Amino acid sequence: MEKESAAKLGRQDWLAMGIKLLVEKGIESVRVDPLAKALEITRGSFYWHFKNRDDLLVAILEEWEKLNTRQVIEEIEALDSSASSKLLSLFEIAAGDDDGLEKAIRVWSVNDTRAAEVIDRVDRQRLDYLQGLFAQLGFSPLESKVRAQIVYSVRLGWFVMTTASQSVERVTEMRMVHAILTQNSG
Amino acid sequence: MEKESAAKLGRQDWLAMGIKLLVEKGIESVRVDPLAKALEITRGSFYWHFKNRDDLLVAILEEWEKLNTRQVIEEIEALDSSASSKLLSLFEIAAGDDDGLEKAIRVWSVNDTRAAEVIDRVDRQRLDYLQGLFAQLGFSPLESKVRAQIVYSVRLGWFVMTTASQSVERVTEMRMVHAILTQNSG
DNA sequence: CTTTTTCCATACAGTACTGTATTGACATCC
DNA sequence: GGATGTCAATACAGTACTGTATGGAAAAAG
Repeated sequence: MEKESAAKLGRQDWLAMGIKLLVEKGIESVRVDPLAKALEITRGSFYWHFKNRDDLLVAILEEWEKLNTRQVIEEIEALDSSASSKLLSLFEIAAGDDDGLEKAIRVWSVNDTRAAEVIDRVDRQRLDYLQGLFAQLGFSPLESKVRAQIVYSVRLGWFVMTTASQSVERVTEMRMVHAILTQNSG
Repeated sequence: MEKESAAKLGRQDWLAMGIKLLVEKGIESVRVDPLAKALEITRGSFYWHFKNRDDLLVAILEEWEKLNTRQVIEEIEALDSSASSKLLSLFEIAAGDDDGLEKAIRVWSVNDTRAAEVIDRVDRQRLDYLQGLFAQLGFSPLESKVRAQIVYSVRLGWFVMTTASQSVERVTEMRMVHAILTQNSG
């Protein structure tokens, strides 16, 4: 019974490679055999660390949610003071950020309930936070909600549109979005 | 050599069932064997009408693009007069519409270049049209572009977010989006 | 009516996996 | 240093497909 510290080469490696494949080629490509080939190891190891393929998939979801419920909001909240500048900071972060894993999981969620639930929780959390910021600017709850949804949708739009602008361009666009959405407060 | 009129039961049925499965379970589920089972027919027929699985996939894309390059814009263009009310009409149509096929193809496009190209063409066309409408309201090209992107993103957001609002609620939201985005023209 | 074309059934060979079971190497504990 | 637990190699049986080849029925064409 000694593992936590030693961890020669095992579960974490399978998980990491699983995520890599998920990002690069989608969840359907996350299969035990190809994973083993990529790791230059046989499947014997895999079925030691995981019950089956599905077990790995769930582990990936847990990993991502764990990362995403901490991060981001706490970072921002610790940063600025005014709601307006917090918003601007968020927008600029969003504009730069090209999270392949989030994109992949989002796609996955269309055909997998468990992935959908994870995405749903994360979305709600972010939307609530955004709505709160708009409310601090003096918008009514409904106005704030819609504005939050607009911002968040613009960010999601970049995930979805191949046609999307490059991240340089995005920063400019996001400033403009910020300007449009923070007008007429109260 | 007589077919066009007769067409007992063939290529179109495979295509329709392919689309059905694509919408319900994603492109990875569009496979010849399950398709045949769903149609209660053997694969012999399939390989008569299509060269192989890929041939069907391309056919689905062509079908969808054909439908989407005609429609929509022409409908709207024939309808109203002022740019502002055209926008509102578009928003309201978008709010009601829950196009499962578009969603499925959009997801598919993440891992398939050909699907991505189709989506790309359709996106560009719609964005250009939207930008044109905002320009008619007196916004600068850049302002119009960003505003077009915002609108379109909100619509895409509904595709992406499971958390998304119901279509009743959406209409309200879209009116608000319209109000926000058509302010301060010129 | 017989011939050709159109369409589907059946059988086959092959691929790409999944999951299980067995064994063996190596490390660690006592 | 022998028992125990950890991890990986190998072999096996099974599933779910793909695509090809061939033959046959039914309808249209001659």
